[in-house]
Amino acid sequence: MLLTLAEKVHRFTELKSAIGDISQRVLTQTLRQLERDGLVHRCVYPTVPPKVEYRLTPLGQSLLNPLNGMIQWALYHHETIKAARDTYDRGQLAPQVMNHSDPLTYGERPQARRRDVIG
Amino acid sequence: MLLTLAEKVHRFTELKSAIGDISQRVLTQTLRQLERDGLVHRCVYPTVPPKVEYRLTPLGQSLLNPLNGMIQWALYHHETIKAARDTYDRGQLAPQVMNHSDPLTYGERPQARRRDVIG
DNA sequence: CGGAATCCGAGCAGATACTG
DNA sequence: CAGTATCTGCTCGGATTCCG
Repeated sequence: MLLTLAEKVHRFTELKSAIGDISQRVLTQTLRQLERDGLVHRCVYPTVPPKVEYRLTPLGQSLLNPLNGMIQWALYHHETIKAARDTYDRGQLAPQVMNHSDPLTYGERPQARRRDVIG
Repeated sequence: MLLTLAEKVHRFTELKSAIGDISQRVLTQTLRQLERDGLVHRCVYPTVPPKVEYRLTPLGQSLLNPLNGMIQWALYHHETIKAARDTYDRGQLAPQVMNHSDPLTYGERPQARRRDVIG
C-alpha cells in the first residue's frame, strides 16, 4: 500500500486494482488506519461522480526508508528462507502415513524432533 | 523476540519472562516459525530437567539491521503518531451521545467526514 | 523445565447488497 | 466512484490441563 502510494497519488479504485489481491473492505480499513496515524492524506473532491485522492504525507514518506530496508532484506533472503522451510518441513512430517496403533512397524523414528540435540 | 535474542542466548522460560506479556503458547508458535524460517537456532540439551537454548542464526542477525531501522523510526515518530490519532479521533466521534431518532436536535453535524473536502 | 493438546471466545477478513 | 452495512466463516490467542 505505502509503496503503491509512494510512486504516485492514487484514487480509490485505482489503488485497489494496483494492489490486486485485496478486498474493498480491507482497503478502506487500511487507508483509514494510515490516515489516522497521519501517514496518508485523504482528499475528497465533491464532484459527480465523487473523486477521492490518497497521497503519502511527509511522515508517510519518511517511513519509506526503513521500509525499503526491510523489503530489500526480504528480497535478498527470500530463497534462503524458502530453502530453510523446505528443510524444516521435511524433518517434521513422516514420509508415509503413520500408524500409531502399530508402532515402529514402518520404521518411523520414535520422536520426530531429533535435530540439534546434544548428547 | 528477535531483539531479546539479539542481546544474548535465552532459554525458554527466560525468554518468556524477558518479553513479559506473551503466553507460553504464542511464544512456542513464534519460536517455531522463526526456527522454520532459519532465523533462530534451537538447541536441546537432554538433561534432567530439560534445557533448551535459543539463539539467532547469522540470517537472523542480518535482519537486525533493517529491523532496527524500523524501530528507530517508530521511536522517533511515536509521539507524532499519537498526536495524529488524537486529532483524527476528535474529528470522528461526536462530543455527546447522539440520538438519531431525533436528528439535528443536539447540534450535531449531518456528516462527520468533513475534513479535507475541496469545494 | 519445556513444551503439547484441548477448549473457547473475540476479532479479522471475504462476500454480498445497498447508497449518495 | 467510493464507499457503508451486514452476515458469516475462520483464524488468532488466552486459559487450562497434562506429560516426559
